[in-house]
Amino acid sequence: MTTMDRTGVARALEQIASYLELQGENAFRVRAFKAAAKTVQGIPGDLAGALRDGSLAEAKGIGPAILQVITELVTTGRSVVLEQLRTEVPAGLLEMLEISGLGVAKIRQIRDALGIDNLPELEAAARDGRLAALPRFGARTAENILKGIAFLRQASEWRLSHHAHDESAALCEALLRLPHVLAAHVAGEVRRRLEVVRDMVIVLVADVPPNELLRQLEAIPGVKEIAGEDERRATLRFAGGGTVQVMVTPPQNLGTVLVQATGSQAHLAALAARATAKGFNLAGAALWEGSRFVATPTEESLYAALALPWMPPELREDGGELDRPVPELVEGRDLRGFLHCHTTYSDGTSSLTDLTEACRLEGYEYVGITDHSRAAAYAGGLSPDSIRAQWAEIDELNRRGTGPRLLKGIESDILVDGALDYPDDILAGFDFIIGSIHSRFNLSEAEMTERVCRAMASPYLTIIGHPTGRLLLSREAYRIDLDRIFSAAAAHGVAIEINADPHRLDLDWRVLARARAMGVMISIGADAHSVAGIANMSYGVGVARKGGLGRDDLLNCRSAEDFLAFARARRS
DNA sequence: GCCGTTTTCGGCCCGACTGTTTTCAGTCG
Repeated sequence: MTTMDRTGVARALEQIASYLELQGENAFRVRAFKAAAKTVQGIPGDLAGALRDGSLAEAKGIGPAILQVITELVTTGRSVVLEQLRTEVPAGLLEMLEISGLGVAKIRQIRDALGIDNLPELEAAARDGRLAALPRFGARTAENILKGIAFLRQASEWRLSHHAHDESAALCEALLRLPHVLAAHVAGEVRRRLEVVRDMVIVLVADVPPNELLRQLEAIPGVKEIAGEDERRATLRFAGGGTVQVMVTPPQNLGTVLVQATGSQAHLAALAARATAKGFNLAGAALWEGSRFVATPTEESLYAALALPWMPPELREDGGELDRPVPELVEGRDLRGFLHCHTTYSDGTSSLTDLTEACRLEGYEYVGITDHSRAAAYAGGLSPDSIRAQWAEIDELNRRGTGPRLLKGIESDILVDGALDYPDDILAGFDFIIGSIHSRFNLSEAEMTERVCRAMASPYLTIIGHPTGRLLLSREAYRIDLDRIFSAAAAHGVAIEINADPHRLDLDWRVLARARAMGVMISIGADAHSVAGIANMSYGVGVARKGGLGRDDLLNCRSAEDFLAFARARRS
């Protein structure tokens, strides 16, 4: 039993880095903690296990001092270093560091000149002109800081899907240990696999009346209070500020309650209208036909009563799905190729061999290795020499033939003029190429669209990576005309990626059907930077399913040979 | 704080953008 998991440890290390930065510590010491946080995120499986077997101590960027901190966090849930820092640096400064455009230098200037060390005071100073009057500040800076504060406030209501997923799963586990709980189901936006989540909902099946169970919820670890309650629901507020709604149902109504807890509002409205038209009533926590109770122990039984096929949760969005045939959606096991991963050759934290072995265990037939290209210097982009070294290693591993087939790829920066990042004679040596934008985000829509279209004209490009550049809850997409990109991609035979990194999930599921209708092939790329990042794939599958995609719509559901044929077709 | 085919010290990634200035510091990816 460990006290703190991987995410918690990584968060603590990041906090230490931020506190040190605010204290004016050596930038490289700060960077060491940030890098260690990243490494810890990438450790597969149980952190305590990696501590025991010594693999954590061997990991790059983990030295004796940081290993000590991690050991402490994992075994006791606390860190002396972190707690000491908390007494020395006001927590409000840490929040200020979250604001885009505010770094330690400016924060220190603000604190020294105005005595401000928290967000509310910062906001007031930005409004009343004190901030703009500081040297090297101005009206624009104050305005941007206000925008940043507003953005943070809004974003704090939302969670990234993988965080919501992990939190729901952990809570389900705790709830299942309560007496009289027969089952616990994650519902709501997590179950619909939305890219960001505001409201978490869990349905409990119990063999006692709901109120008997609801009384016990306060005892769940981490629960601060019951924020709201009725005869069959309670809202739990956690110490961290988040809330989760828990609904309780007897087994005979599980289908109806689970559908209602899953949503969306529009889907439920369409379903209720359908029920009314058929002489049913779906208003409460059960299905009624006049005054006759209709048992709905499963979701299938509810939909069947309304003469509808069961609807996969991912598709329950605008209500229009009830009028369309239910497509056969892609499943995780349909993916034969694992695409888009970074190794220690660039900014990944797992070695090529470790990543390959982990992909073998996941059952992938082939793996497309795509480290960063040389323009991405901040991410350790590959020099021509490194490329040759990696190709030699890939050739050797393929010769041994003990793992999945390795494909030589690269995630090439699309330079500002639309060129790929190596001369053609090097590009020609790759089996396939993902082209992505990592810099110069601020072009006009026309310029950005033209830039990507020019990249697609290269016969070496196979896939456009994270095509809008958004970072969920942190950075807007860059301006780009997706319809023009789709039609050019279809014309050139270039695929477009669903980037499965839960920070991106880019393309957005809402435009997938349009892309497919225009003839664009889609690929799911994990953008894994570690063995742990292999798990990203399931989020990409969620996006594809929300977009209504099936196996035939996805490039990496094809065999390695067919995948390579797709890439080669462009070069002839 | 971490690392080492320059290994116990001295280096660690760098170019572009923004808002401020009028030549550049601070921030970001």
